[in-house]
Amino acid sequence: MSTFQTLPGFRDFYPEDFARRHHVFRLWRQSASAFGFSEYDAPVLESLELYKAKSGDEIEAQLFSFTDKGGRDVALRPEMTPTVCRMVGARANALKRPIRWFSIAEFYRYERMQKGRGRCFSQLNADIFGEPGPEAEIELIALLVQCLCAFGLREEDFFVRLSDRNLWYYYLEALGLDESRTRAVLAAIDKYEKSGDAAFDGYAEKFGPLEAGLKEKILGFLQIKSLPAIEHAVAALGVDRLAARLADWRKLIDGLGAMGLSRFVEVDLGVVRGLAYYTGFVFEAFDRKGELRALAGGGRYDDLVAKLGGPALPAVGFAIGDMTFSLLLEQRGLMPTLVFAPDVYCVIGGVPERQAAFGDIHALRAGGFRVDYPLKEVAFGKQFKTAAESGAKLALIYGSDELARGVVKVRDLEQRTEMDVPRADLIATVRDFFSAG
RNA sequence: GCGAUCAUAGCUCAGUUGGUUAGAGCACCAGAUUGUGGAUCUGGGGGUCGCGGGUUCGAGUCCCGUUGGUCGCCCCA
Repeated sequence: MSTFQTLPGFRDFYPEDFARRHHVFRLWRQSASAFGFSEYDAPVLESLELYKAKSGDEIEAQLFSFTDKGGRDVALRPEMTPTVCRMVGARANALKRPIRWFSIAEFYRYERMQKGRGRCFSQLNADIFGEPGPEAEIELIALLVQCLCAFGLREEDFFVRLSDRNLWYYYLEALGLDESRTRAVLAAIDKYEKSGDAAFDGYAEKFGPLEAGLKEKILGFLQIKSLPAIEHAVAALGVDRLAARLADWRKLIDGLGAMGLSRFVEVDLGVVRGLAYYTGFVFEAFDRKGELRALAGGGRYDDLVAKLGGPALPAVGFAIGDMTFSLLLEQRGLMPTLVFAPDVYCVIGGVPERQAAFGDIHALRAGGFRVDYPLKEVAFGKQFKTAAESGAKLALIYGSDELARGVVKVRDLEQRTEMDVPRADLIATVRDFFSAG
């Protein structure tokens, strides 16, 4: 038991853990790139004010924050959204539209550990700035789906729940609720799935019990699971804004359908997401079995860039966290066991053979091949065993006999065949072997 | 912040009503094995039994505290 260990909630990434994480990052990056998103990064440490400005003073309890030696209040980033808003806001007028950015970064939150949640984790963040219409949501939801499908997950493994805070605002307004009551109702809706009727306790404390007819309408709206049902519920109200909103819904649903993604997306007005800053469509991805916490979440936040000091700039974004996602991949057997196999393992006879081998080893490595060899003199038999265990495809045998004849014995470790290759041809031979595949 | 539960080797775990010097499998290292394969056999390293205190002639075992892990509540950007 060593004296020092990781801080609570933090993780070491031993090579096999690192390989798994890298695999996840690699496919996320590939997916985002395929969608035309540009990658960015930013400091891990930001001004504490940035997060307070977005989320309120209470957020500090959830942050790793401190005062630096210059007296500045700072915090480790708990999320990317404020940072990316700051960055885009600063250059908004110079950036080509649409602004499509993504990042893969590590975040820190001072919270209790739980399944799929730690104090440090990574997220893919993808955002589109400058596009007010649902075309941006189409792109982002499609990217979200692709980021999961890239690993072999299918519609029986996960789905995206789609909702709309604007629809709720307009609907509740049409029902006669003022803004503060609307907020309280949305908070109740957010909790309703978990807490049932108790979700409305908070509302009742502030405003008294919700009138029965009103509550019935709200619960009915909450349980809507399709666009036609929304259209039906809204038509009766005859509100222009609601009708216009439905046009956006139609565009979004049709666009996702045309991409062949309908099977992944479910309309579900029970999702509102707790975050106050969302302004329109919101969506969350879950595993179908419902065993894990949310895999990903996102939505539109048209006011945030301006709120953080930038110009008015509409925005939509989502994030996928690595912890819950990796759990799902492992549950479904989709997390590959990655081995660090060299391409070539060298079996070396003695001191003069080693001198010869070193030249080839370095040339092969410079040529991009992964080459390993025993650092110290080891019996031949043991070297072959090591070569086989290493997972290398080829063994290069440097013995006194081969050295005398100016050749290297190249052994195909899978086929168990071998041939003598003149040393001058070695690199070409190895290259041919691997390009033939 | 609250609650439940757990903690013995790198990993998975045994460890009797409290009783000699704390064990096994896997993994790692070495030998058998001086030119050909993931085997086998033999040996080796590796433990303050999470930490601290208490009870006892004696504690891995019982009690209290504490730290950490796991899971849940609150929260979840």
